[in-house]
Amino acid sequence: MSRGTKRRSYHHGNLRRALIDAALELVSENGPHGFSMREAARRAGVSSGAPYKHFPDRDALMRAISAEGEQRLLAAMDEEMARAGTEPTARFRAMGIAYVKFAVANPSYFRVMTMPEYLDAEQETTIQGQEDAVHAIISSAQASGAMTADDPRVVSLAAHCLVYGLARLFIDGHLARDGIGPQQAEAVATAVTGVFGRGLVPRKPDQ
Amino acid sequence: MSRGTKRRSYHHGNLRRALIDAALELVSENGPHGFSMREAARRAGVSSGAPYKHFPDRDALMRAISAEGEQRLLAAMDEEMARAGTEPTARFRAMGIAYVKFAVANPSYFRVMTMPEYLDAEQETTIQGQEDAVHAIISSAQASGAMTADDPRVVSLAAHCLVYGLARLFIDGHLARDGIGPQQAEAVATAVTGVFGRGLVPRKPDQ
DNA sequence: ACCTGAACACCGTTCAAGT
DNA sequence: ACCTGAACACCGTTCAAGT
Repeated sequence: MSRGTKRRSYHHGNLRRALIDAALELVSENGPHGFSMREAARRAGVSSGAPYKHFPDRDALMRAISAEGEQRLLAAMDEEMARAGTEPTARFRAMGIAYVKFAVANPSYFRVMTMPEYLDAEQETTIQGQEDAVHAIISSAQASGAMTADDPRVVSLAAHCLVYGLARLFIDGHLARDGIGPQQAEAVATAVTGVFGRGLVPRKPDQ
Repeated sequence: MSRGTKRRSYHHGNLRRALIDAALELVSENGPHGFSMREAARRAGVSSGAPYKHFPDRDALMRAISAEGEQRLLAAMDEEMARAGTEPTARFRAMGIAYVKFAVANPSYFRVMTMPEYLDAEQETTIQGQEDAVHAIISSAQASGAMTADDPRVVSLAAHCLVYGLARLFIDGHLARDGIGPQQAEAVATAVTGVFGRGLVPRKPDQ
């Protein structure tokens, strides 16, 4: 058996996995731009042609990363929602905060996942399913009187924009400039979703 | 003088401009991925080494596009804000809607502008200035009682997230799937900013 | 069944040479 | 001052050949 560290040959092991891991490493070091098929192969200790036994082309490897990230994101959101209990607005907010936390904790996955060129049909149906789940939560919150009766599609869209935009601003370093680091992701997401929930127009009785 | 169409030589003309235009064309045809220095040179009718007299490297050309797009975005927002009058919340909302409209109308500029690797220091100070202007509007709206007294930084951040996220969803085709096209950009931006202004938590007296 | 390594057409970038 | 075109080191992808 392999003693301790990695073997220099994957004839027997899992080259597919090793290539994905190497690609994630390269993305985290130099951005999506800095990944190449040949360098990933080199890091996996394999010749330049070998990856093509596992992925038809460069884009397919990226799509595999994108799909894997998507699964992890969904799992993370499910977990946080379970922790949030059964009240729909609490679940809704927990989902948004979990989204931002995932992005900040997994920037390489997030950057690849959010490149439109790496979304395949299979993943689009996963996303569609997730959107349906969001609509169900919104409807349920509205039915119980805990949420305004705005068009659920608009509410869902606005919420999606909000958390996606926040995640991007974190990942792209636009908040680091203002001294906001990854450790504050949860606090910032909580503040931003709070403002979104209460609205900007003052409430008459509270004035 | 040049009769009608483009000359095949830029010895005399403006190669810098021609390269930027060719690059924008390539981005709009194949995405940022599909742009290459050599192909831009080819389209400008010039040899592979010529671009390097005008741009030190590929990234510099992209940064030039990014900066140019930024200027156009600021101009578009200023125009719409002037049209919106003097009431701060109306100006604030007009700015957000103008942002989304610009992105949808200029996807190539927007895609390049939003790649963090193509932001230079100069552009960051422009962005900083814009952020300060946003804070001024928010303070003014709060002072007149037309906006809640939330932390202006959080309000500004949430608004930024919202419009950036919406622009991205448009550009990346996530709304086309739901049958929402570019012509609906203004209507959708109006709906989304409306929900954001009113909030999701129901208002007691209106219930 | 899986990997090697040469091959081809590309790309970014440099640089001596031309006008 | 600006452009050419060969050169070099890279990259994606293919494919005959090896095990």
